[in-house]
Amino acid sequence: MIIQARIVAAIRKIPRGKVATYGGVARGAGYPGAARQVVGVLRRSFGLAWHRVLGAGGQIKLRGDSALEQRFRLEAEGVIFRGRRVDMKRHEFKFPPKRSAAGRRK
DNA sequence: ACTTTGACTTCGG
DNA sequence: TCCGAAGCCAAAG
Repeated sequence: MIIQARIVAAIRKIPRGKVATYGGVARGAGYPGAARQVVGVLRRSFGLAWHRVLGAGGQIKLRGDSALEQRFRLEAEGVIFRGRRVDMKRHEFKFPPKRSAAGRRK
């Protein structure tokens, strides 16, 4: 499985109204520390829930209008912002454990 | 094959 | 709370 596919798959698992961090997505995809690859995938791909991916601490790492749009979209999904950050305690999405006894195909 | 590029993360001051 | 440095990994040029 190539990294991009896993990252895309991980992002697709984020439910509406929830968010994840770049690092979180990377870990969820099975590549801890590959946060930058998550960025790469988000930039080069369309059709992904890019607005549900934030930086560490629930901070939006985008600049300009994109940041505003991201915030707008998240609020539209019910995500609550506290200042410039998202309330991670309520909206951070926990990715399913990578390989546990239950629920794996591979 | 090598260098650059990213919407990052974490730690220390 | 803010800033800088180091660590991180793969894709694109």
